[in-house]
Amino acid sequence: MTSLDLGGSVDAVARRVLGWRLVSTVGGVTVEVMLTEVEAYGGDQDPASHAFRGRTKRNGSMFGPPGTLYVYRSHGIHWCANLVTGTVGDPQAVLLRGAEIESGRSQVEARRGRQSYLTDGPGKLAQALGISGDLDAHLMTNPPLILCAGELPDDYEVEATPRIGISKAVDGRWRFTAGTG
DNA sequence: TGCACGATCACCT
DNA sequence: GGTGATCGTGCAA
Repeated sequence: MTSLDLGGSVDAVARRVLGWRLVSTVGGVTVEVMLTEVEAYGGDQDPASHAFRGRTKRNGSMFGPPGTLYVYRSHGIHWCANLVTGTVGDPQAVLLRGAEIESGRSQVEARRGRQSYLTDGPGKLAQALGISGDLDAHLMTNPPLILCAGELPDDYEVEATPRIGISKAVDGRWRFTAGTG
């Protein structure tokens, strides 16, 4: 596979990864999705970032090399997946919020226990792909979770909006969505 | 050792 | 559209 282009500022990367594909083979089944919604988190310059107050045991993988997966627990019960960008020691990450299922939908439905609202939230997306805490710090060029660069279909448009679900730095336009308008 | 908080989800009306 | 559930982590004393 070709190397992933994760260079540039975190918001530039966030916009770039829209349309990229995520292939999960967790549990021996293949689930493939196309990213349609992400959020950029800018590390030590971003009060909303987990890494804002420095490196801790939880966010350690956020300080790893680009392409690292950072998985954290939200509200004690849900898993959320982030793609680490930037350079080693520069904690920048892109939160994977939403995606479109390209293949393996029946597997996702079984994993989620329902057949609608499958990937419209960070926790749901993580569950749909079989991502859990033991995939934290996983490098996304290797199985069982592989990130592949790709292009958005022509009928998709990228939109930048304020981030949601957080209490700080809500004014930044660091949330990127891709839709057919 | 104890306390406060959170990048959410599911269910209710 | 609004509200309750739930628990690990980080920080202070």
